Amino acid sequence: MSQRAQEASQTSRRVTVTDLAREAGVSRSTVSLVLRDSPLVKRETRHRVEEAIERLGYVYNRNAANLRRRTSDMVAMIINDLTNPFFAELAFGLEEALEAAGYVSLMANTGEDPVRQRQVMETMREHGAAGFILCPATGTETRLVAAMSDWNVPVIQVMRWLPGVRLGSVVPDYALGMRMAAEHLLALGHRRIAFLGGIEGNVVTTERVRGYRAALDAAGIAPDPSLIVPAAVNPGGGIEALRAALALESPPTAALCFSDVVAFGVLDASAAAGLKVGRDFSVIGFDDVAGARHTLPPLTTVAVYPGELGRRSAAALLRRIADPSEPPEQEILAPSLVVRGTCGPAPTKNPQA
Amino acid sequence: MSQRAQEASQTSRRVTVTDLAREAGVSRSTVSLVLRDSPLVKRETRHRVEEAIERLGYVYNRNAANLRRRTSDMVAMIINDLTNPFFAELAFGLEEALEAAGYVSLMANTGEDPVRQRQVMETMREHGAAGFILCPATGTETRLVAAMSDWNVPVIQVMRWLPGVRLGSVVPDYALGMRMAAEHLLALGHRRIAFLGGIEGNVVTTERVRGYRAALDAAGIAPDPSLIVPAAVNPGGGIEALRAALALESPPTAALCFSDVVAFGVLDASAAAGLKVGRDFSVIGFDDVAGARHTLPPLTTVAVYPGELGRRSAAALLRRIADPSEPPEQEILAPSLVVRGTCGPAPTKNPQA
DNA sequence: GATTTTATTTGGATCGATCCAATAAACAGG
DNA sequence: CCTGTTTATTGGATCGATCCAAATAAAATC
Repeated sequence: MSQRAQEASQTSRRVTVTDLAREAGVSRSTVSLVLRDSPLVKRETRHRVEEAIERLGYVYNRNAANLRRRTSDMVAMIINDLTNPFFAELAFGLEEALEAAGYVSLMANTGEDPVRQRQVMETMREHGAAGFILCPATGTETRLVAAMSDWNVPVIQVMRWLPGVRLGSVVPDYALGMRMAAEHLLALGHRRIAFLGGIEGNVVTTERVRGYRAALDAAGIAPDPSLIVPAAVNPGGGIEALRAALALESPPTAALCFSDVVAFGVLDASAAAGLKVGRDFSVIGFDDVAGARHTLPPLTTVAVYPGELGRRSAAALLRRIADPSEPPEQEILAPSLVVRGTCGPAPTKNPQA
Repeated sequence: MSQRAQEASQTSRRVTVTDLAREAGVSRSTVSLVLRDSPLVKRETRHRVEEAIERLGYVYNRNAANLRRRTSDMVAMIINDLTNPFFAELAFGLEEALEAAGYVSLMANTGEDPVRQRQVMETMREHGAAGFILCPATGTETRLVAAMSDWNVPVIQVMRWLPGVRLGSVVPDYALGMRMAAEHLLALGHRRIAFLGGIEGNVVTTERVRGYRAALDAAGIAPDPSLIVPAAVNPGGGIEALRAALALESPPTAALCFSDVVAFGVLDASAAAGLKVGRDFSVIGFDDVAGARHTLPPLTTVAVYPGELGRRSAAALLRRIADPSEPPEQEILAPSLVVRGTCGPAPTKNPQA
């Protein structure tokens, strides 16, 4: 019998239900019922089939089954940038939830390239993905994603979204997060607060700036466009942006950064400019990536819980897969402010004693 | 004709080659030839089929095709911990290379759980993955991975490997990397060098310690077991390990850290202990993760290029898929030392003026 | 125009598992 | 022992695309 298994593996011909049927002395249909744990088969028959499975070293062919059943247990996960720990955490949460629900993840990293994104979307569609989780690459045309609604497949946008597209989405409340951060600085007495980093035109940037403006507005502070300094979303961008802000005739006393990675650059540049962060200058990041607690001083930032967003979007997708008639939902998660050590009271103009 | 496409999408019945054949007035076989760009079909016929594809909104079914052709264009990627930026970078390189070769990635994150790892391996096998890229979870039983050689499917172990398993692997030369780091410290005059962090018994730890020992040995320094302090591979572990090392009767003047994340903790703890890193105490990390260049001072570390490892292991896997008769290769990549600011000359015992 | 040769096209079987309607076996009750 | 149920099992068609050998059409040769 062990000999039999060897034989099978040697001839490389795959063991199929037909082989099992022959070996167990039953029909293919019965074998199939056993494979699917049907209560219809007699206990003894089930045992015989299970023994045959063991003896022949049978491996179930999910693709063949899915073809016949016209189902799919694969979900497409299209991420813009896995090397960013923030999105890696998102992917982690996604995969975890999907796996728990019995799905496998077809993963692709677009590297922020809309062309590649288009290609992988197409490929995964051809693979019959049961649903899509999409974190759109910057520069994605709305038209392209809108076309997905004709695909007859549920789609959830996560972290980012395209304006005006009627598909499900699970995103953090960026505006609220930035507003909370701004209010924290205002409460510390800051009045000239810069917004550093982010790409102009990007929905996410727009939202964050909106939150920043709303806070200033509520505090009765007139907006100063020169304090908003767009820059690349990486430490280099942060360095540049801070330099530009400090060069203003009336420089800011604090900065809201588009993201933690921008903040990292801002911290470096502050030190280089001779400013002690937390005393001379206040900084707040956004995302709360793993590195945020190990900067010097530890970075005050806005946490958005990417892992949780991943789990939620997986859940939302699974709901839509289970009942496609349900309308797409827009889920918005509240972020929270994590106060660490990069903010202090605004320096007073005439320092007393 | 646009009406026709709508009709098709409404009735939700998938458009198949048979539909295309009817629409274009040819046989299924001809349609199939067109789909595969066969040079056998007449130009005009091809056009008619392509028009039908357009009109009916046909989507190729890769699973059905793969079933018939007995092939697979899916590769299983089993990663131990995606939230670690180091492995995220690895996944990125992998996915990029696989996609370029026309494969899609079935991705799973085991979260260092051997049980889950076992399950996902099984599932992906049932999905007919053409090959496996495996970064084994710590605690994986050798037996389990060894069993994969009976699966008749190429497997490449990456970053980590199980001793004695004859499967392909692509890994950094950990011993060499640590040796280079140690030699750097030796050249700066350090004689008491600690090794902080890492799990005892783990192959990767063993290798790194081996490199450390080899360097000391070559310099004629007697090994001191108390200077080797295993600890969890996270900043907390680094903090603990440094405390323990500084508490020795003859404390080290420098530390080699198991990894950058351990080094982050060591940097924090050094500052807390009143040691100025780069002057009073020297530190070297391992991995060169993105955050390494933004510590204070920037971390000197050993770069192992995870993205490159990903691309290489993908290439190795693709070679094995193309020709399974080729014997599995063991590829070892040389790391390099990235000197930044956390190392200085050894403090002299009797400081001179 | 008949005959080769070459270029296209095609029906039917097939990949591996599942569905469905139909059959067979087991179990009652009279 | 027979009929009516309930419980198990089964053959044949099917999912959507591809393979293969064979048929047809077109082009080339004599």
